[in-house]
Amino acid sequence: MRRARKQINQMPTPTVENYLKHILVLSLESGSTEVSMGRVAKELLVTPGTATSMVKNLSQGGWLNYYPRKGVCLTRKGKKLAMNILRRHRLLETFLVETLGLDWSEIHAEAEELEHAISEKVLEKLDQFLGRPRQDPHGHPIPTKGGVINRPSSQALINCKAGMKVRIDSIVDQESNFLKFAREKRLLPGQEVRILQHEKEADAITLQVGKGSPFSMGSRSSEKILVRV
Amino acid sequence: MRRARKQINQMPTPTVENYLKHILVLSLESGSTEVSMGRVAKELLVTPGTATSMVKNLSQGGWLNYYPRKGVCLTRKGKKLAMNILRRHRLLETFLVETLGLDWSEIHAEAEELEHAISEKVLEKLDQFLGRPRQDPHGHPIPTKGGVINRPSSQALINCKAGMKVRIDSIVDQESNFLKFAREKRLLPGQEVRILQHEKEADAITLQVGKGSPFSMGSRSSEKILVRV
DNA sequence: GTATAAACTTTGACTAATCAAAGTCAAGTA
DNA sequence: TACTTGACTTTGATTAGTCAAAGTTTATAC
Repeated sequence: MRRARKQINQMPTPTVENYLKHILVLSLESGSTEVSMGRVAKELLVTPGTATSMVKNLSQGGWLNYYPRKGVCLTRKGKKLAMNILRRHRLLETFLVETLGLDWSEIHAEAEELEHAISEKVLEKLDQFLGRPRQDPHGHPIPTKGGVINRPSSQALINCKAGMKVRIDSIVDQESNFLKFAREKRLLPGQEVRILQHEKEADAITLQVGKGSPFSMGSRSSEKILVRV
Repeated sequence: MRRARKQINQMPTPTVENYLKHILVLSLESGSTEVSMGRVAKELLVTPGTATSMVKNLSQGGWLNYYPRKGVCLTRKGKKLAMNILRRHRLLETFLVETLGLDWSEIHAEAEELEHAISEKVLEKLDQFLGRPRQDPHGHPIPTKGGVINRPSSQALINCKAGMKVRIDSIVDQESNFLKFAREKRLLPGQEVRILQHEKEADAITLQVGKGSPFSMGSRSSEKILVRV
């Protein structure tokens, strides 16, 4: 008889880590702590039945609370682990872009694999090697070792990269002509902006405000606009 | 009815990769292509029954040939994959030591995890980043992308690190006093040497020839002795 | 108030990987 | 030639994770 084989000192499986991470991301995106089963199943690309049974296990393990036909809500323990995985993911993405020079578009899937294989020790060394970055290449904040997300301070629009989706924080110019231009283009605090192109050499950034038509700005103008991811 | 779900275009699982890699290493160590089931089971830390059933699957998949009660022997396809995994393992070990500065003793287990998560693309970038190293930190040769091990050329004893186990290749000095010293210490081609200590600052390397008693040499002498891992 | 549809849960089956324990074989010993 | 032993194989059970399909709730429409 193998004694107490179950759940004793056992690392969470990659699948457990994945469910928790995706549930965390969904709850961060929606701003609500509770996430519906439908969204979980869709996010993880599994059938609803699979999501239900997995979520029951996670609940059993104390990672989250499951309210049948309502949704799930991470426990403190679950959130801590999920944050840690998000940290691994974003540090790895940073490494893949900054150090190895992979393309922006390819890194997500790669990091998704590696994040379950990297140890705390290697992660710490990697963080050190990268200079303890605060944001990943997408502009998302990297959780701290303690599992806390420091909301990134706003950054100038000019520093954003193509593909990013940001929200306008403020306009740092009181000059009325500029403000008038900004109002015309709907460049107002709270608006969602999608960066379509950004060629450093051309000194121009092409963007789309909400669902409006795209237009370009030079660096002089776009450094006056502060945004958050 | 799900059509042809089995074995179609499916990546080998980490477990499959692990079995093949360990079988390759065992066969390289013993110099024989055939490896007994007992050794397989011991190497992979599983019960004999597990090894038998897994090996039958691998045989089914065309990775190796299984001769009941005799042993297994990698097919060309199996050897190619195993070499590829060995390449991943050794490149990762190199990265962990060279770039992240982890300790020699910790890297094996870390690389063992990461090797199953890293993609061909990331590996290529990593190889490039590391300057296409030929040897890992243990002095083992890194297989090429094509899956071939280029026997490493001999290197000076002075360049070996503590913990390495090497074999003497040749002595590049015709001066009789030195050769006499070498003969006394059994520093002769073919002898096995274990490097016990190597402090760069002290300019001394402490070693043990075969099962003789340990002694130290300075760099002047130890650069005249060529060895292979 | 019933009917319907969408969202969710349950059930039963499957795969990969593993172990324990019982069974078999082959080689040497008496 | 029969016996014993160690190496190996078979068998039956278990766990994690998954799907398909059938069943149940809940909310909304009529």
